[in-house]
Amino acid sequence: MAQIVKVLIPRPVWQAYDYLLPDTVSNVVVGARVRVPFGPTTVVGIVVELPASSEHVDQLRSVDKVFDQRSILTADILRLANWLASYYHCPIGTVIETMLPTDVLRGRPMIVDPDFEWMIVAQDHAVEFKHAKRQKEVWELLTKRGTIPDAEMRKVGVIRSVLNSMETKGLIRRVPLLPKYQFKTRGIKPTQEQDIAINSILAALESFGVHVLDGVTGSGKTEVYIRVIKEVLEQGKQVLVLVPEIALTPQTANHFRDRFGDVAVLHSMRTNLQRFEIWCKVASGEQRLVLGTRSAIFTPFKDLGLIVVDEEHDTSYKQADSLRYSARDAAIVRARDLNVPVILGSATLSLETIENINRTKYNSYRLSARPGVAKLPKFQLLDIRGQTLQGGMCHSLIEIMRYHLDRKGQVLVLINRRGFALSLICHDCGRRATCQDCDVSLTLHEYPRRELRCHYCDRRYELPESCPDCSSNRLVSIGAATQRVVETLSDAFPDVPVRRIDRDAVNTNRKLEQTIEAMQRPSRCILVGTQMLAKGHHLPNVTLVAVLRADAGFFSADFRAAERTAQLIVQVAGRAGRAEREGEVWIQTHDPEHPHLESLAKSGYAGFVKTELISRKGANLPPYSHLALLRAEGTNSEAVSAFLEQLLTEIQFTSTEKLGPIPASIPRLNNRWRCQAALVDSNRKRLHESLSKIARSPMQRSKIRWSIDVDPLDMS
DNA sequence: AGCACGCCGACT
DNA sequence: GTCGGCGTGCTC
Repeated sequence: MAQIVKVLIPRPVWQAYDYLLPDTVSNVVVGARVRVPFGPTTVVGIVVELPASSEHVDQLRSVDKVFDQRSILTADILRLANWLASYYHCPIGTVIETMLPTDVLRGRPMIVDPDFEWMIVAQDHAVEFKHAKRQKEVWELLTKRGTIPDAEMRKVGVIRSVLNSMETKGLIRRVPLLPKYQFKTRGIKPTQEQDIAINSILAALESFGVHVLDGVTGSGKTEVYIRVIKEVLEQGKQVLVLVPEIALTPQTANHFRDRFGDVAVLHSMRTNLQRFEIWCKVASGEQRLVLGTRSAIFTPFKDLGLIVVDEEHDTSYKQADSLRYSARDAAIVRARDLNVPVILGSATLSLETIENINRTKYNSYRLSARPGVAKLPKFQLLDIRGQTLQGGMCHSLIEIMRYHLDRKGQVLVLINRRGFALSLICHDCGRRATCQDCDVSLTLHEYPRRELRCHYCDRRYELPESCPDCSSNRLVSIGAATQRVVETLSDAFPDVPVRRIDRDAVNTNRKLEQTIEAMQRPSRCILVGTQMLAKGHHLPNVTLVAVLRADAGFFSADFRAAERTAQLIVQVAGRAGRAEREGEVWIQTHDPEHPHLESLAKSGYAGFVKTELISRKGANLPPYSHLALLRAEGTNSEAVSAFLEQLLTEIQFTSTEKLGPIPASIPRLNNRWRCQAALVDSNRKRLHESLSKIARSPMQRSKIRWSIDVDPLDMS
């Protein structure tokens, strides 16, 4: 009987399909790619099993091509795929599609031969070349140089046949040209705290364990990563370093290249071919150090020895659509599976990670500021109740800025974008300009042209002459966005340059680099911006950070908004006072007694965490429970809500708590109505059983699009 | 994802 | 009476 193969199909399907392997195709292994007919078309799939029999004997079609003689995947990648499919309740076919590079799915032949160089094989006797003039040349060249890369041989005009015949004679041999991971010390002695972290992790390299570096900005987390990575590379194993989307700047990559000589960099700007080449080289073991964003967690490694997740709290590790996975969590699952350690690092750890430390599931190492570097900036609250605001700032804040600018300090102004845009209202009847397709206020833009924009669907509108309701022409702009703040500050400090950093002002990496570079110089200036300010860059001359309307995030319907806001404030504060000058952080608020703000001001991020964990526990929210969000959208609002209602009744006999359905925080987007419901359970297994009941249940999806989001980070 | 099958409105 | 709309279901 012909061999049966089970094949994963990169299409949104929930199971693998069985095929016959025709006798003309001699052999196939698990992990090889095959081309198979699938419905009316053919696709490239992955063989995952060679079963003895099939339940579908009467329906079997034949494999029509085998692409690989050897497995192109590691076994752990297939196990990770299965875990992702069951944990995120996503079709296994979609999981495979997400995990594999496009070129792999197109059947492009793997690059198997690593680059190599030629080397002389030591001889007992002197070697004589009578007529072989070319061989003699090669011999002399190699005697002089030791080794020469194959690529260079070709460049200087040595033909392959010459080298091949010398190789058969046993005169020369090939040595794989593996990247040489030289380690540069930099001559800085680790602090005692760093030493403890380094040595503890080094002592635990042989097995799985999660090691958390809880270190403020500038405390030298990277140095700990680097020392541990060095050791793992020296053992001949491979290392994966994950960083958030925005943190993977050329600087980060260069930093690793400087210290190790070679690093493969994987991020979304790479071409398909580049991604494919790196994928092959990592799978073959040729490339041993990989630095990448979220999806780099799917790279197959020949011999992975360590995973590092930098800025583990960062929400860009969670994919927002399709397979809604968390790369940080996938990293931990993969490391456990491979029995290797993971290092998580952040100055503002996620509450999930902190809770895992408290339950002693994770080891943690604290890194405080390094000696020689200024103390962490002080947080202070600025009560603006009843105060006149100019461009969203009170008079005292402007005076505090003046104080710092007068002393040659630089000022950073953080604007929390949430609910903080400049919008247009009618001064007489109070009507607000809103989007026709979405239930949101429009934002007034001044540049490049004066217009109204919807920040959700990007639809643009002309500025109305008068109010459509009462015909009044007294239309006024309220709120304050970056542009307004910049204007106000330029008026207040005419001789100080005011720079702006937000999506509109800094649409290219180049512009961002230029602004950051300008800030490195110790001259007076003000930088106004949104979340982008929080990322990575060192601004040693900043002595004041002002946070406008930070509390917006503390009153959101999204229970994670407070955590994100606190992380944002602390991360931005970390930019300040990094040189010998001490920094200050002023937070403008209407609610200085708010427990989050009070604890943040009094004891920093740790203080915030303490109060927030108590409130999460009281409300039975993560990390004290497990949560999944069901989102649905459609053109008819009642139908959408009824649809979710029906999904919930399908799981009514479980003890999982069901919340909703409720309208989403933006009930209408692009003229589609949106609803959501949440499932909460203190027992994760039970939550997943409930989700399984609905994930694949046949349902009348009358024009309704819906999805399951396990461990959602964005509840809006 | 594609693509076929199937049940309701405007046409020769 | 049919042509075709898209809404639903299947692919080993």
